[in-house]
Amino acid sequence: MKISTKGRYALRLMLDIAMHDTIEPVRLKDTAERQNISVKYLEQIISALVRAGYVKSIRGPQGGYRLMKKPTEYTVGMILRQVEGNMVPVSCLEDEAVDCERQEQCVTLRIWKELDVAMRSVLDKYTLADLMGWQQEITP
Amino acid sequence: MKISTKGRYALRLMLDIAMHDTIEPVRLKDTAERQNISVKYLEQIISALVRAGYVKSIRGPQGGYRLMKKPTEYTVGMILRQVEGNMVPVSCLEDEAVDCERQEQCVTLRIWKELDVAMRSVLDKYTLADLMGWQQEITP
DNA sequence: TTATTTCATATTGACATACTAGGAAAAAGG
DNA sequence: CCTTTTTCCTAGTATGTCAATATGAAATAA
Repeated sequence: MKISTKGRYALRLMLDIAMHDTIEPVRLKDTAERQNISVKYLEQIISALVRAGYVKSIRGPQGGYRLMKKPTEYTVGMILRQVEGNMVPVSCLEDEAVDCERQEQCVTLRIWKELDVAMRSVLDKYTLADLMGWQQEITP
Repeated sequence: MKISTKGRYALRLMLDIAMHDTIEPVRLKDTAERQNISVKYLEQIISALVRAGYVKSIRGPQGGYRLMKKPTEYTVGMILRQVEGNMVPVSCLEDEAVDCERQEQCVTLRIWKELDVAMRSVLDKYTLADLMGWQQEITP
């Protein structure tokens, strides 16, 4: 019941890009240094975010990555779901789940559903913009 | 980010014992049949619950298991924590966590903390007694 | 043409998950 | 005492996931 490094790093990566979005796109090399994560691992993580259309890449020298939307438009949940998969607490709640025959009588399912709602309510409440604000409070 | 079968089965196991608590203790053989889980796997799961003092075992013929407390005294979270471990969403929040040097500047930690609170609020709100009530509504 | 960047795919080692297997220990009933 | 039924304990095993590293190709700015 843990969020993987991929998910946690993805959030820090997106925040790092958002915080350093100037005329120049953000290079993974720089993010890697600032966040203390290997470039190679970041490459893997960001590929999912590129595929999702969350960031756009510019190749070659002076290349890098840039956000496609405003920081207010990325919730934490959106980012996690791209790299972690669906983020539901039990597979019974997955869209592709074959519904099991005991589902109607399954009282534990009520718990999992409510847990799912509670998790979403947190993860979809905050956006990158919120994280940016907090970050600026700490390191002005 | 999934609850394992062990956690889910543990909850069904405890509910099954609670629902069939009569003069006779509940045998795993019967639970296994009702819940469609192997006796061997249930044995493993229940050992953690015995160790925690949640159920008491009676060996030999006419043996089985019995709850140590009233169903109202077991929250879902308590049961899950025994078999799944601490149930916090990131290891930074574990009691034994070596606190990382970036903790003070870590804005993502705020998210994880709030996620943890939200999860607890659901998992510690419901007890076995609630589950029993729901079950009885469905199959009177 | 070279250096710098992203892009794509494969490989690795460690660990976790979801079980099954085999037998020992306890105890009730005859 | 003996047999059967139950829990108890340890080990094994197949599969998968995690957390990376490694290798090299493709694009592009200067």
